[in-house]
Amino acid sequence: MQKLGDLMNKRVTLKDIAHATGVHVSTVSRALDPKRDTPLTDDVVLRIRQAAEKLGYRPNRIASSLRTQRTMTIGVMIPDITNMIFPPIVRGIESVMEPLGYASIIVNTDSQRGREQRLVEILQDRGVDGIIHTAVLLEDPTIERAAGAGLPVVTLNRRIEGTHIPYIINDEAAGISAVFNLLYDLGHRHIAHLAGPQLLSTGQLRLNAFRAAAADRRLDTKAMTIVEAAQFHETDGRRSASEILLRAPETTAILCANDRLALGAIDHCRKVGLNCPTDISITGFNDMPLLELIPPRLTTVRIQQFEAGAAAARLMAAILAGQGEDVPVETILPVLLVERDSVAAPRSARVTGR
Amino acid sequence: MQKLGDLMNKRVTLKDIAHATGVHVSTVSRALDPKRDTPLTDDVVLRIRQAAEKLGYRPNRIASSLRTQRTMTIGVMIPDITNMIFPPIVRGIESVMEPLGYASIIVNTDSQRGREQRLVEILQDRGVDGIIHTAVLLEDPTIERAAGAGLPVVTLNRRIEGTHIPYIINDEAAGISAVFNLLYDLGHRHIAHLAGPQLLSTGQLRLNAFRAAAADRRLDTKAMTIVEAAQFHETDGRRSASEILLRAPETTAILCANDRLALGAIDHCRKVGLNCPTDISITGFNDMPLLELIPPRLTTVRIQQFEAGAAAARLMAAILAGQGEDVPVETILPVLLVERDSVAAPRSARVTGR
DNA sequence: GAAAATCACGCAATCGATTGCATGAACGCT
DNA sequence: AGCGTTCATGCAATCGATTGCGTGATTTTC
Repeated sequence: MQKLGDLMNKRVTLKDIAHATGVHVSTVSRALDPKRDTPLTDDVVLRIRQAAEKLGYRPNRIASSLRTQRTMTIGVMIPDITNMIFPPIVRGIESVMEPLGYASIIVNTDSQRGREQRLVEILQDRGVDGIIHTAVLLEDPTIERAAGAGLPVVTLNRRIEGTHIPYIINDEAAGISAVFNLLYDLGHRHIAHLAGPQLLSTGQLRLNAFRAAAADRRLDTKAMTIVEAAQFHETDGRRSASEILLRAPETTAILCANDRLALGAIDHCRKVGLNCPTDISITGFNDMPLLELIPPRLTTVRIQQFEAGAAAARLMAAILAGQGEDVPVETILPVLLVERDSVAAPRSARVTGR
Repeated sequence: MQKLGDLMNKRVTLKDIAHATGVHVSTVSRALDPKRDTPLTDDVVLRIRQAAEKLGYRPNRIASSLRTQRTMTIGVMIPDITNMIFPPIVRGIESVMEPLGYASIIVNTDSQRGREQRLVEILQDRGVDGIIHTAVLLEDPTIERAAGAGLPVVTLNRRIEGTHIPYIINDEAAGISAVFNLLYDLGHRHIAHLAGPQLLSTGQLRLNAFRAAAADRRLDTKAMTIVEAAQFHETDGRRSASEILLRAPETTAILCANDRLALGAIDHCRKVGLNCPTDISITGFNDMPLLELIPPRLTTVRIQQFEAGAAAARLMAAILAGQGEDVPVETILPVLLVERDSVAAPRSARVTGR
């Protein structure tokens, strides 16, 4: 049984309902507006509602958007959805925005500046009501300009200096500090850092946190081995681990800026005959899925992806609801140290200490 | 240096350009339309183009959509973006649609019928020009109705009987057959199937393919052990593997409907003292990322996620371009057997055969 | 050189919903 | 009874781009 409105295969509009009920379209519009302020007779409202129901009316969002200048759509910019850390963020955003009637247009920037710029324009052309931007590139003026032009923006993972753009960040410094101290307390003194790309915010943030953690323990940060990977990828993990071992054979622990680098590092160590964790301790960051299936199970730091997305979306929702004044500029989410099997006391500590 | 148009913080419209150049808006519209058919003086076109450039004109897609009934947006329905097989599909779609000027609204159905129905309506309300649907549920009337109402639809992973909805599928039967024959040729005769949920299309498809492959080798399919997992998840893999070993201790190989089930099965076997592959061979399906880092490296079937998305998008693009007649209803993508370390000859074959 | 054809552009309606203002009716008040 | 309110609804403009049709001007044709 088809709905009546389907018969002529044409969308039912306010005008059709107006026709059917004998009132003016404006009256229909008001009757169907849930938060209407104009007074209407209950009888009329009821008749209109029933007619709308019967005809299978569905409001035309396009027309509405044109008039109201709101699309009930937000743009979500991420580097690459195939990177496993982003899907949970996307779902976190969705979990908040969808119930509010917002849809998301997700775009992948591939961390390319030009592409990012183009995508911001595309989103603006489509009239998104706001943009949630999981930033990775440092120094990226595009999104700042959009925000400056009055478009609501919330960033994830990066603070944009000199603006009041609200941002959500995970407490990466605390995470790095936690793993560093774990290693230090086990007796490690030759801790190397396999750093992420320094033109990405997370890469830089974690390197700084590493230096700070080392300084906290009164280690000579200048003497510490730090090798920067070109990408957050196993291949670079392997390459950089190799360089670390070459430059500092005394290294007993490698603190990696991310899980994939750590996996690469473990793999390289295995290849050169170093067992993890008995010969060398290696730590990751992010706690990506499936990690506990890969031996040695990586000790790492879990960050709240879903919650970060949800938090960003909540801020965005508040701004879009006109409560932009009340949203905090900074939101820091706690991280969790996940201790597994890739860390052990260094040989030296085992010999002397036990 | 700001663009001139930014100064008054208001979007530049055709009318503004018309004002600036002293022509009518309709002329501006035509001058800016790349595929215009109405003849215009080169001089006028040039002046309008320059003015548009200078004022920083960006067409209002909303207004355009209202008039033309095209939003240049498609809906992409997937079960769950956090499931690692979907992001590549999404990027495949994007790789084709974005250059054509289309944006995608991605929604997660969580394989729930009610939610799916709601999402189709949401997408229709937003006036998407078409829907690419990575189907998983069998018997799902919602999308068929949408297609019946004239909305262009392309499905991935499932054929909808009795319609002409184009679909892309991976050659799953060939994949199952390939692993089955690999096992058989090594000497396995007691091959169990750890099947996926039978209310999902892939679960059903692969089970049928398993039966067919067994029949091809003249095995008694009725006697074969087949256990259905409730979900495509490690936990169910463990549970079902346990059941298989209980019901048929003579089993020498488990052909799993997907990688995650296989990982669970391997884990369970290890726990009960069975080494893979020396005691039991286990195979997966999908070849998900990171698999080669998890020992024993799983022998599995690689399916072309990105390419499947791209192929679906190409069909959609063709339909949207009005060449709906020319698109093939069925597209089958080849799969690739990936031989790694989780398969070996059964003990019996090793004893008697070598 | 006049009629006809072509050309370049303007006019105005249209897409569907929203909303400030106008209007007519019902009502209350003195 | 007469006048001012209040109330429920209608009217028409508006959002910005698109497009069929019309019109005046120019060119072509015999």
